Amino acid sequence: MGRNTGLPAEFARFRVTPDTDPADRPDDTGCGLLHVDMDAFFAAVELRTRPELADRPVVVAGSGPRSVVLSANYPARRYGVRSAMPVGAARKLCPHAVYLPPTRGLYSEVSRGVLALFRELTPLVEPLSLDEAFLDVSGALRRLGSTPAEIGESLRRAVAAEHGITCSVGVAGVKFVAKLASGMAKPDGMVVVPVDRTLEFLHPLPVSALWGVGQKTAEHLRQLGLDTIADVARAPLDRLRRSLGTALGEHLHALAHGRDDRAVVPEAEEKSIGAERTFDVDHHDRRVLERELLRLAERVAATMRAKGLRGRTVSIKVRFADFRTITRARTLFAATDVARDLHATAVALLEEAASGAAVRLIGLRVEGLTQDSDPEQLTFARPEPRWRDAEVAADVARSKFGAGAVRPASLLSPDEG
DNA sequence: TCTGGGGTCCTCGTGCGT
DNA sequence: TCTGACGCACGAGGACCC
Repeated sequence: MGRNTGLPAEFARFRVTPDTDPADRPDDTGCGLLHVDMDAFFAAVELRTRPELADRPVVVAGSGPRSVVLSANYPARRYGVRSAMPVGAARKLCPHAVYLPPTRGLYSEVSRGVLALFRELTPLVEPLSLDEAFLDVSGALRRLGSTPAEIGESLRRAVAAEHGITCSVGVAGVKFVAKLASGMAKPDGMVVVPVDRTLEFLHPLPVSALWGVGQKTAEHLRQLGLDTIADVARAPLDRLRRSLGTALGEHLHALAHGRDDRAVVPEAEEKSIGAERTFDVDHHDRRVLERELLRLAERVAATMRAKGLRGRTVSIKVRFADFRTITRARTLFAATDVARDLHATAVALLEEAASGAAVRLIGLRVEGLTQDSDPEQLTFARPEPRWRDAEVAADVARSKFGAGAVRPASLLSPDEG
């Protein structure tokens, strides 16, 4: 669901369709990197079982008063409906759209199937999210007897045939150009950027097309008089470093020259695991906040145990009614995957941080992750193993009888208690 | 318009040990 | 014993991504 830049007319020469005359096809020699992006993924998956809605605006979104749009199909986008837009705003723009609740497990399942298809072509597949991935096919060309663009076309056909959804593909020599290209190929298309025409492709684009440039940085660059990627490429590196900081300045300077040496990494290690909840209405009541922290701690700890991970740094995030957001963190003496430990630490942090102001969102995250099997730091204050055993037993019960099978008593509603 | 939830990465300030 | 320089770890917050 990347930034969909669409394909301005002057970029049409980079588009490749099955009907493109071989003489007019952009040269894909050296373009070993593919970026594949599913088109309006959640909405497309929903439409597989409701094909009668295909020509109508369809929006996938939660039902809460503070929900946002998760996915909108192309008929809905014609009304200006976009991902991350508040549902209320979407309803104003497109009241006659069909609003569907998300079916999260289903999207993961389809995503796994699509990734499996990709891995039949190359083991170098790096998922970025449920609906997009990078593929490095440079080492697989001879085995497959195809060019990168031919591989792109065949995987587009395979995704459509086996999963009933469309995707767009960008083919280039480096990652971020492939990603930009797939955005321009949308929907249901492919864009190939020949290596020796990378700058011709990049330089007319606005700075906001650069990966890592959001609203704030784009505004900052515009204030420096830099509107296009060509402007950034021409700017002295020192000036970018001074204005944007060393890391971002160097990063954007390299990208603007078409340089991006990041490799496709099939299995990146997770750095943190967290969960958060936005309340339907703001809460002052400390008990409500502590109960929500317990729920979040249970979720996070269960995820950590399922992945065989423990973490040392517990952080909470509190967003107040005025949208001011704070985070507070504490590093424990030893790594844990026990909800009780996470909750106790989070409650202590909340105690120190929150002044009794109305809270809109509360979150809990664990960082400093290590494998369960890694040697443990010796500690005099070892957690009681019985608590972990109890939580592991609850994991087993939940996997057998469903997510609601076992909950701490404090999370039961009054009529259940 | 009124702003979700899951993450990553970077910068800056501060405390601490050497 | 005091002080400054330095490196490092940690914590807070911001920006960004999908």
